[in-house]
Amino acid sequence: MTTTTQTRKPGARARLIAAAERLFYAEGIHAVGVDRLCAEAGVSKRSLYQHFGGKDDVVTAMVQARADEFGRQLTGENRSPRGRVLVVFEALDRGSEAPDFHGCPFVGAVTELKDRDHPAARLAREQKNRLTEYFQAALIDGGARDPGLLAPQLTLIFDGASAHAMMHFGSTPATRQAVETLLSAHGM
Amino acid sequence: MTTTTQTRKPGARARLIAAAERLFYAEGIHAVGVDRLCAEAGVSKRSLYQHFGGKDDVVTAMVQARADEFGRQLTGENRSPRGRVLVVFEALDRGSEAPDFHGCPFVGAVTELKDRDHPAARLAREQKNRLTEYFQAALIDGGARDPGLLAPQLTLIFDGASAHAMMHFGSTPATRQAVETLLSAHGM
DNA sequence: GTCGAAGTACACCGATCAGTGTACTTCTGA
DNA sequence: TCAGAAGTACACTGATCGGTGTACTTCGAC
Repeated sequence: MTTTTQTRKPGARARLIAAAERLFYAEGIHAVGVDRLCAEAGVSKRSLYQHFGGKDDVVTAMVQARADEFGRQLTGENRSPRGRVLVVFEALDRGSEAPDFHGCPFVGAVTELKDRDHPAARLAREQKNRLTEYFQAALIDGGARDPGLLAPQLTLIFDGASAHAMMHFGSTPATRQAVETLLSAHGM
Repeated sequence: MTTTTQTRKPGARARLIAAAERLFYAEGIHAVGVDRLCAEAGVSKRSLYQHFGGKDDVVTAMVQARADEFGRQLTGENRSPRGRVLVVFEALDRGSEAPDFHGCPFVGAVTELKDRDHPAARLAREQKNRLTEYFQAALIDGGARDPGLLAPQLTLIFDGASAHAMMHFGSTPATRQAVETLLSAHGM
């Protein structure tokens, strides 16, 4: 029960994951070494290798942590079906304006890792499916025509908008307009 | 005139850029060292530093080369306005099916470099603008309503489709359908 | 009070990183 | 033919890479 029990101060593992989320996203996975990671986490190198099998394992745990947060955000509680779709793009718009925005962390991880079979890449891929399923559920609730087609289209827009924001330092009104056009084309 | 004159065998510079296009795309910019790059190009390390200021300079030249090829492909000759839009997505669909597809090289470069002011990142950004302008010109020719809004939306779909193909090993029919929906929503 | 788990400090490993210095060869154009 | 440009071979730099071995400390539970 040691892992689930609440401790006063965050353990080495948690601090390493937090530092990995920050550094790998801001500077890149290959650009940040384990020495640097440990230093920023305030954790000894020895501890890293007691909690993780290696750097790749830290990367996987970091993506897993991102996935957990993503799942937690993906509720759309107290919203209409249409609102549950739009809330995703509103959140992206907000995030895009931050000066340290570097695109979708899941797409970024796969881009850097290249290896499609990397455990972290598998996790990242699952998050895209999760987003599409979230959209689809909202679309079904809203009575949209062909939710199975519209849902992946919204994920397409999401990833395109992420890329745009990364390349051009901010969001574009074209995103919202595209979502509206696609929604109304499907009677929603 | 030495640089513009056609020589029998490709020089060291050209071979380095060709190797850089291949290796940096397939394995990542940070994952490929200069020794490795020179070995694959069949060029001595000394020659690299005679032609380029450093690795960053090679990266920039590689993105420039990609940009030149991109511009050459972006003609859409002998096509209807609508066809000039669709040909872009047909080309992406074809490229997406390759097992060594890793998404848009321009987005990938910016993702890896992080630094928005890097010369290669600037070049990459310009290519996105170029694509949007290409779309806009075709849309104007086709008499679309609000080409200034629709064009960036098509670029959004393009980048979303690239990301999807990288994450899921191939294209999706949702892309084409989304393009059709947006086009017809703008009377084209 | 003591025992074990958790964590730290730090030196160390071979490999690779980007980049340089020096001396040699190979090709080409006048 | 011969000068100069283009390129190669290779040793070498200091820094960093991911990862390990060993000995020490800190701290909470029983």
